[in-house]
Amino acid sequence: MNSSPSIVWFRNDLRIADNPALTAAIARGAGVLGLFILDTSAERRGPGEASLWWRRESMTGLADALDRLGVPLLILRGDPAALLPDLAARLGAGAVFWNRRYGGAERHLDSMLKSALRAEGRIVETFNASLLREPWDVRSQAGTPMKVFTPYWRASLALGPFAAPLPVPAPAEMRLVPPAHEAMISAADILTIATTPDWSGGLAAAWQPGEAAARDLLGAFIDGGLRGYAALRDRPDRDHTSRLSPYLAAGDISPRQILHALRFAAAVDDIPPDDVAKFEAEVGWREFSYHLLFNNPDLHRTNFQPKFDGFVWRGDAAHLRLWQRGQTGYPLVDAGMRQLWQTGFMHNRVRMVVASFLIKHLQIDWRAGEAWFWDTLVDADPASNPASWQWVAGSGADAAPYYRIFNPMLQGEKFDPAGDYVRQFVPELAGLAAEHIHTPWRAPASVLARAGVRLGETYPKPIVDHDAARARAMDAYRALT
DNA sequence: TTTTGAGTTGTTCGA
DNA sequence: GTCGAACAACTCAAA
Repeated sequence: MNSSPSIVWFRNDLRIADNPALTAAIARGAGVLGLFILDTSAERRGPGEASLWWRRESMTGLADALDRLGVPLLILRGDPAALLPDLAARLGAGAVFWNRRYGGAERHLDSMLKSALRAEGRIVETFNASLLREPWDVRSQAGTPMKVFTPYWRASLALGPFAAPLPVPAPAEMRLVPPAHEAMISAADILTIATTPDWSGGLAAAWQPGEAAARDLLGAFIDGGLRGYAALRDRPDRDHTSRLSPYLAAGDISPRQILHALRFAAAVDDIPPDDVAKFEAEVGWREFSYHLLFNNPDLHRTNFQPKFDGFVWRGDAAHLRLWQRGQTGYPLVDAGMRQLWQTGFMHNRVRMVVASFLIKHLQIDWRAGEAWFWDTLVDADPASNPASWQWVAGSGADAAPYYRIFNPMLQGEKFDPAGDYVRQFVPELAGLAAEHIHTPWRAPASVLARAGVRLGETYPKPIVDHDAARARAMDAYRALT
């Protein structure tokens, strides 16, 4: 029987089910302290505002769930490099457990802490809680990291069944009295909304963060949108995506839990195999992104393909601002950017269109778009976000060919054929019929008048001409090769 | 070592 | 309206 307590350091794993660090701590048999640190060090990239909002909301449910397991949750603000060894010493902790992270700066801190704590005689154990495979477990036959998705995913599947998720652990044998600490904050202090107006109302209306909500949403998706996923996942006007990404980002749910439930349902409920495989491949893209991040630790700053280092971006600050506000004059782009601002989320198809527009039509550095998404997405992910932006830019792994330049009008007509998505997020165009809603500047004056649209007043004219912007992007990219 | 097949998501042009 | 070709070769992964 161990008498010295254990610490579980929570990061992007805000759940009690399928949490190997928590399970190991409780299994050790002494008192367990849950710890969350709001990391203030500039050495690591802090979460964006929308992510902080999500974590703040998730934290309440986590604290309650841990309390039922006899595990108090302590929230500190500061630098983990100092706080964690300090807390372990004060508590006389015999062991520290956490689940791994994969970004360069985070790995650097974690391995430093592991050495330091072990040097003090404490047990330190780390686990994989957020991936189906460790990034280093998938390799080409030559032993090199994979750079193309399809062989990567095939190789990962070929390694055998994914691990089954862990159940919720039984309560700890003894309840620890949490220590007082001068760096302690409350969950509410993780994000205090200072901006006016308070944008978080839109987030609260759109989302219910937390482990319980994630479980419910997964069930609802399997019973609902999953059927037809392969064909309809590209339609922003339909409800055929899982919307689980923010839960994955905070660790309210794990990919093991998702695949486990998915395969069980597929076997029992006779769901078309193509829908299941397509959805699993999307989880696979998340895995691939972590594989890329692990092998390219500075993925959000450094071009995966170095030849892009010489690319000249125009970097027009006024255009960037119009893009951020959803005022480009291209309805699908503006709808997506406003969905992002209002709800902290954007449909995947529309993400590609707005990213392509920023990079190719406006010739603005992909890092500016990545940073905006990082700050405003509730699902902002250190691997998926930079990997996907680099994919669109063409600088990434398995990237889009340079001549793939999305036409925002055509994309709107294909994937939002009735215009319902645009109508929802660009209400000033709601009076336009489907045939004009993606190209209001081509509509007859009488049609615009009837719909109450005054171009340049109630809704902007296009800030760039599509044909000219496309030609310019082609020239710039051709010059790179 | 060399060869070969394949590679998330598109658009435009001209027949 | 529909269809194939061009866009541009290049890199990756496996045989």
